[in-house]
Amino acid sequence: MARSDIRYRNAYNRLLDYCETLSVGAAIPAETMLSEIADVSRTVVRRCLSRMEERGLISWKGREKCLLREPDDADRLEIAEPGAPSDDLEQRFLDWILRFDVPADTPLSVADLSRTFGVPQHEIKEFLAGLSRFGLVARRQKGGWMLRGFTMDFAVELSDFRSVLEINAVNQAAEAPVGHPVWARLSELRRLHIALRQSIETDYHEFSKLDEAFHAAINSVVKNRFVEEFQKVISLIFHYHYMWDKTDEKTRNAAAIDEHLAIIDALERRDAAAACDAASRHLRTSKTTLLSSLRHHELA
Amino acid sequence: MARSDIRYRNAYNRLLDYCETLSVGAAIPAETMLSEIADVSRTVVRRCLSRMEERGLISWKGREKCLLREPDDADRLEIAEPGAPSDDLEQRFLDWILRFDVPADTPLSVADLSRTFGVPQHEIKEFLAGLSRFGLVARRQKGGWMLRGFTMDFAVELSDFRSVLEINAVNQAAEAPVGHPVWARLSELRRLHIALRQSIETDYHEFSKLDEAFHAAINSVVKNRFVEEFQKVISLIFHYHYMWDKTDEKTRNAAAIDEHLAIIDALERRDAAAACDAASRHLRTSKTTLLSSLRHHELA
DNA sequence: CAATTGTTTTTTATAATTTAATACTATGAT
DNA sequence: ATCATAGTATTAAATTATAAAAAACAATTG
Repeated sequence: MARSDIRYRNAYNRLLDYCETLSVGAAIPAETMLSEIADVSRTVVRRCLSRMEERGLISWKGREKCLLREPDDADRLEIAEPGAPSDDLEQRFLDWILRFDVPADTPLSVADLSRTFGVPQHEIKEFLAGLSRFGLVARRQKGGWMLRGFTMDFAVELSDFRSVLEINAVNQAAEAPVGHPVWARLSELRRLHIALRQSIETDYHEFSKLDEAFHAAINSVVKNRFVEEFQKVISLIFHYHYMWDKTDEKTRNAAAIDEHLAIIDALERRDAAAACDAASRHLRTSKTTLLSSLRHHELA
Repeated sequence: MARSDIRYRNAYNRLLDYCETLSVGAAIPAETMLSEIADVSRTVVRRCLSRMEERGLISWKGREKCLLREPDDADRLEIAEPGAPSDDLEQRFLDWILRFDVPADTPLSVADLSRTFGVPQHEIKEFLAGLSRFGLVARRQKGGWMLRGFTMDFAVELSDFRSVLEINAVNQAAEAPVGHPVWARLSELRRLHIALRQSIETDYHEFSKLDEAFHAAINSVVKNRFVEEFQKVISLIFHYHYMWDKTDEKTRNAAAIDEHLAIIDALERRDAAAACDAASRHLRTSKTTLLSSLRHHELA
């Protein structure tokens, strides 16, 4: 076989759904209309109609199409269960790398990845081609791919890049007009930070989510497709690393809460310089944490 | 046929080259060694040896391999001429978009691109997948790809992103130690800028190259894989646009020369603040130029 | 003649296939 | 015996081939 016919199968079932809204004997609309209903090309629609006619569901002669009987469950085509939600492949892939601690310079086998993730090989290849733009993987000379991986170099460069983007975001946030949604969000976040600081002894692991929300809020001010694309990867990576490194987690998180609050304070005063200062202090801490988490991991 | 055997053909010829350095009757080294010489797997080496034996070039029994005669031109395998230099596909693709002024939201046919660029379809697909990370193209709902293109939005966001990266680069350049190669390069560039300013009346079109060199020099200070990856695309896009927009080219270039010199001056004084200021002025000009070039184009 | 259907062409997604790489096993020289 | 090397088997990657879908085109009918 060459190409799967899930498209056809889905369309067929969707058209059955549509037929159920009609009464028996009613005329069925034009092929173009049906193709819009099922969101497929006319080619697929006609294939569906052929089958419907064969099964005695409809009569079909030229432009006279007529529903002969109510479709039932036996009429429906089986859909091979999706299985591979290949849309969040990115998340799953990074997860895999980080969780199994795949070392740098590991050769990545497309065939292997295809099996582990249940995604066709060509999708894996396209995905890797995309990641190579982030310098995360690279083509090998003799074919195939290689994980450039989470080396120290990588972490340093990623952190630096993140800082550049985030300092910029902070600057822009400071300039945001009064009505901008970021202010409401920040005030909400301030409340949450203060609440967590109160219960830090027991709830310190809750900080992870708050951290992500905080940085997302700051970056939301920047409307830039390049920044957004990167932010996705950056936040994933930082996040997973934080989740592992359990050393001094409580102390670290308590300190980070204060750092976040300092940034919020400065921003609310519209003091861009102070906000940048606070942000860059916080980002330095983050970098250190990321690096030390890598170091611990290497020793393990 | 499934996969081309250029690898084998190249290896075979390279091994003949190697054999020519041996004298007739000499022993031929181990397969592993040969595989290193030809930079292919042993599998290919053995295929080559088989052919060599068949053609009476060598005797081969177990680990006894011996050169029987000098290889001549008739022994060589023909290499289907490369034709498709698929490495600079990126350059050629952007060139194509910009030169033919492919409008935004144009559906891109992989089959078509494959023909025009003489590159296999799967490579085109991987390439597009990569570009989609830059938001330049996107997958279409019914399969295939679409050019998101050089809309105003895109240009603005690209310019902004460029500014963020470049201001950062300028900052880092100001901190570069005395021995750093950037200083020699900048002083050379200062000379070239001044020279061009003298002959601007006639040579103003020479500025394009100088501009690229200048920005490359500044950015060379930043050792960051993410920045580097982006810089490639950014410089390509800005470049092509400048090459088109011929309105006021002389005036624009003369002004840009002064802006560049201002940046160099400030950097050589190690005055980071002044350098950033000068750079951000220059980047604003650049952005304006890019946008106006787009506007002109749209009217055309 | 506008809307629709019938037919053909082109394109895309995916499997099939050949080449190449790698892993594993066996053998012979020191 | 041990190490380098060769022989063999397994697995993966690159590329072709092809069914499925889309799109373009031509014909038809109300």
